[in-house]
Amino acid sequence: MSVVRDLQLDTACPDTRALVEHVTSKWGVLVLLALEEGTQRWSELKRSIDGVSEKMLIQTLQTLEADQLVRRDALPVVPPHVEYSLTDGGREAAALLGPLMHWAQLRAQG
Amino acid sequence: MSVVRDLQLDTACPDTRALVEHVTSKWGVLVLLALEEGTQRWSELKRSIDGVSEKMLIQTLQTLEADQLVRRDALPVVPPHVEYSLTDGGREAAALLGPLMHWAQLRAQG
DNA sequence: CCGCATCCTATCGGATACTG
DNA sequence: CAGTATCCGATAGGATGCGG
Repeated sequence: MSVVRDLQLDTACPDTRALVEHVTSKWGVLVLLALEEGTQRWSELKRSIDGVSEKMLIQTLQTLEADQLVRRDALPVVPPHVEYSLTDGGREAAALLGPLMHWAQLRAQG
Repeated sequence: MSVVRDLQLDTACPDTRALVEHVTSKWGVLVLLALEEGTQRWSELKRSIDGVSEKMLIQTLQTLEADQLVRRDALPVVPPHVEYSLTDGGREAAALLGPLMHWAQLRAQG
């Protein structure tokens, strides 16, 4: 009945935990909210998200893609042209993360 | 204007990031949602939150207390009797985390 | 009952250099 | 442009044991 009851399941359910950790990770939340505004290329994302290393950007994108929150479209041209966008699930996640980030920002910076 | 603009500030603002990491941490989210139902003693929390070690429970509580999301009340009796409850800020956090956990759970377990 | 101290491991995440 | 590969330090988090 209670929220806690559900959460005890969580502790026993690594999948739920993993998903939460992915979307709330340092770069995961930034990627999701950046893509919430629309499709972006890899290099655009790298510029949008200040301070992200190539390693972490790729890694984060691959994780979120595996979670089916982000879609990757690679156009077979030279030079490579790869676009990233949110799936429906990704939009759901972003919609939940936005308020959380907003709250944290208000609280941390006054 | 955009959400992303705000988030770029985030990257440069460790305080916001830290707060998000605290409330979305493995045990932080469980503590906040457990306390959302009302005041609990330390030993009750330990039993409520399945699998938490003493070290992590204490550490999580101290972090959230420092963030002013959790209040600690120690009654000067023997044996010690310590109660934990949410502050207004803690209730705000819990209200944002509930939907996120619910979403993750539905998505992870179907 | 409540909490601290210590040790240990795995993972996170940054820096750097290299490829098609 | 869009990655891959490798090394490295810092930290999260578990196990165990002690103390008031």
